Amino acid sequence: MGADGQQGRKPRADVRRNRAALLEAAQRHFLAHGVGASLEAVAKEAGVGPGTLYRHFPNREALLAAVLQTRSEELVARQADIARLEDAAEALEQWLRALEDYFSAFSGLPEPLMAAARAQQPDNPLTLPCDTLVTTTDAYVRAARLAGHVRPSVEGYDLFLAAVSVAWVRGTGAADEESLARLRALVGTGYRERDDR
Amino acid sequence: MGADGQQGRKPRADVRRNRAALLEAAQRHFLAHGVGASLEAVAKEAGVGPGTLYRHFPNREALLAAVLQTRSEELVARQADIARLEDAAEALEQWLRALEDYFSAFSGLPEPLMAAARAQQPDNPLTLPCDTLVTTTDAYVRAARLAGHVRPSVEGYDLFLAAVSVAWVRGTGAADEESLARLRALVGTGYRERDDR
DNA sequence: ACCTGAACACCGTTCAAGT
DNA sequence: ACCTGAACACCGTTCAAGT
Repeated sequence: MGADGQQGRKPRADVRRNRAALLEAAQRHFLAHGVGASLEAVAKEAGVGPGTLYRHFPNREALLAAVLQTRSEELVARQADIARLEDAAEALEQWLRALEDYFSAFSGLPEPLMAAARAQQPDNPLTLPCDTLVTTTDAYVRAARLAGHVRPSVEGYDLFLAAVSVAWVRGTGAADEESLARLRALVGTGYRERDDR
Repeated sequence: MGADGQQGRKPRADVRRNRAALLEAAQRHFLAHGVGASLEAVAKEAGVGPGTLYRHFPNREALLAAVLQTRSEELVARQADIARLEDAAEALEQWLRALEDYFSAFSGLPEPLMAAARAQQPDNPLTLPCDTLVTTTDAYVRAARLAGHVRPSVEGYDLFLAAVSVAWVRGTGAADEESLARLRALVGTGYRERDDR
């Protein structure tokens, strides 16, 4: 408790500049070298000392979460389109693909996200976005199941895990595009209810 | 070419001792801390200098491949049992589970194995065991498909990838046993031919 | 022929000193 | 209040010196 700077208005101009420069540099490095990129290099490229980076983002997860914020906004936008679809089965399929793309933003991203999904660690800044994705997935699965397109034994979390898995395989580079397509088809066959009755 | 020590008979006693101590220490550390365990610590526990470790195993993959040799022998033994099964569908299912267990031997093992599967890098010591596993998987898939138990669109490599994926999820700790069972069931539904005609 | 361990490079993280 | 950058710790990897 007490008035720490958390809600202080009008942050100093250099603070905002540093934060923005750090985020931009981090995104570039994560894109180029994966989520394990050197934080020292990020700080250097942002033109600040390593101490400044740690002052803004106490650990790698915090920096990663902040960088992912941008991607999350893209995902939300895509989600708005998906939510407008009439066919619940089609909506679920597109959502799973959107999830996979989100997880594929940076190489090595699935690992820290799964670590955040593992346990309710309130200190882990990736937990909140992760939980949101699981909840949204669950909603699409319920809707599609109500419409009779998803097997009763399949839960939302299962398909969340499946999407992360495909993203992980994609990130390893061990599967070409056709192989990935067949993997997605395998998952699709696994969760979809057969249409014939 | 030339007579390098590769095929030299009767290695010195201390060389054999060192190698054995390194393998044992490495296995312990890989079990405790995953495949990213500190090689310095491995050398220390084996009672040798870091230089000796590098002399025996030029890189982490080489050490990992040597440690996996033991596990591979377990897998081959298990494979002998599986090969004796009459039901090709049952054999495939058991083989996929054996694969998953193999990949789950150490935390973080799926990554380097997928890196080895990615490209034909003759220098990567994990390529050979990896290729063997893919080939064996393919054989089981072909047999099961001939017996009409696997969808025509499913290839052996797809199920190899699926098994690694499940092992990866298992390794992250983000899925409890029930969740993993449902994931395996999802894959099973995905590749198995429907029995009704 | 093999081993040793000092040495180098690189990085994450902290913190006393500055402004 | 924030930033700086030196400093510490840890690790992978190499290599000159030993036996």
